[in-house]
Amino acid sequence: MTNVKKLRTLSQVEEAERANQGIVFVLDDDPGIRTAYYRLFELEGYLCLPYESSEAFLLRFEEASGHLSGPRCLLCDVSLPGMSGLELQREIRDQQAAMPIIFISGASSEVEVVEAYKEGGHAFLLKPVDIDELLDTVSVALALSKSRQCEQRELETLKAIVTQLTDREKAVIRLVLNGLTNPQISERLHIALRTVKVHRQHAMEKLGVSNLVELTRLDERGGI
Amino acid sequence: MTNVKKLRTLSQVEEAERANQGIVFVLDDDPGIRTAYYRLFELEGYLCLPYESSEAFLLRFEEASGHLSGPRCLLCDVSLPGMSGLELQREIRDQQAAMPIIFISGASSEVEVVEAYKEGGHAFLLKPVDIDELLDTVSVALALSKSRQCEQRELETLKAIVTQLTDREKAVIRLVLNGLTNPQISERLHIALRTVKVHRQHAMEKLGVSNLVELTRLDERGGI
DNA sequence: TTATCAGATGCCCCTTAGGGCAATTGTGCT
DNA sequence: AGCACAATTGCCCTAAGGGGCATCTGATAA
Repeated sequence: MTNVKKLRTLSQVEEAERANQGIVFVLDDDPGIRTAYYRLFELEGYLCLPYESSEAFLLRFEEASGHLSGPRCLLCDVSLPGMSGLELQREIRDQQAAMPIIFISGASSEVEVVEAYKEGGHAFLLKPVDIDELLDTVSVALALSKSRQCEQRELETLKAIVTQLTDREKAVIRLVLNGLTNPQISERLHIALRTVKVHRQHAMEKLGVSNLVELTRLDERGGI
Repeated sequence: MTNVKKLRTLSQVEEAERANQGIVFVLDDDPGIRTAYYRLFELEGYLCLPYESSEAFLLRFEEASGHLSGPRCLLCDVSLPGMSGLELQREIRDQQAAMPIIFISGASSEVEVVEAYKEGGHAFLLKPVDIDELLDTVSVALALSKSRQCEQRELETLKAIVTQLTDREKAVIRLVLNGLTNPQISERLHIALRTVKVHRQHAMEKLGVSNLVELTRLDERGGI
């Protein structure tokens, strides 16, 4: 009890720090198990957010997710009263990339395991759960989440910048990325060479690149 | 019997054609099931190569793989006399990327399913197997195999070509890909500008690219 | 020993790229 | 009407890229 109380009053600073290490959403209907996970992940330096049901998770996940940033994963018991873990998985299907799901089950049929993996589940742990294996799995899931979030952010940033480009600028840049020279582009678009240069220059500035190599790499990553 | 006989006498041409559509290695100890799969995949236009045990597969897989090219997957019963499907999987772990494994099992424990996926298994089908699901799964696995083979071949080709590059040429190209200009490279390497140009030119020729964009894309793909 | 090849350079020439400066035109917003 | 901004273009100048031609050296293969 004392522990729980202490944890509930984590300062916002510590909460944010832990979140940066990793957020572990825990979903289990047994309060004792939730507490056990809580303490385990507390020791690991992660931020653990426990829920007692899929419904509760769906309700309160948004807000928690909203004001916290950091890699995350969901540790979820398969058998739950109400919406099962597998049903929840389908519900949050599109978020699995950024938040890998680790299922835990004691009495699962093979069908459930297959289903979980087929729907993109990250891992499936069978009870009794080996603590080290659990921590390893969580660690890998968080790393995966981190890299995907990173990738996603970069892509969004890029897209946002590309939006700032004028139609003309985009057209020129696309031809540049097609390997055409300025004179060729000026012919293709029926505009003066000087105009091509101006558009090219503006686009490069907006994209924050200073040479063709950087521009091409940007394109390879995000697709301009 | 007639069928089997007909199939065993596939002309080399037809065999190669089917292989291009996809090679399905089938591993099951039940001759009847092997025949059933054989006929099924024959209808789909794939080349089906059945084996009765892991040991037989390991023995004869090399030669079959050697003179045939095309996307491939392994359809494998989990429970086999002798080496089990899961043990076989570990044996050919490094080939799973180019040859995804689809496990089939009637009486699997959850542990086996988890193990199969953890080791990189592509899919796990539970008996009774739905034919359409099986065909879909095989189709996806073959597509995956194809794209990976393709990727791998490109990478190998690139590496082979990079080997042809002189040390000096590689050094210059790397700096080019770092965004340096020829004059900067000449300073960095303490060589004349003309020399830089020559190396750069030779390298571009060997790599088969005609401009900086193509060169950068090559580098992004394979890492020069 | 001789042929060959990578490495290195100088000279020279032409094409591209990058940009400053200035001017025009059209459009949407105040 | 007037401003801001995108699109265009001309003129001009410097820097960088691409490449032909020729030379020279050192190492390696025949």
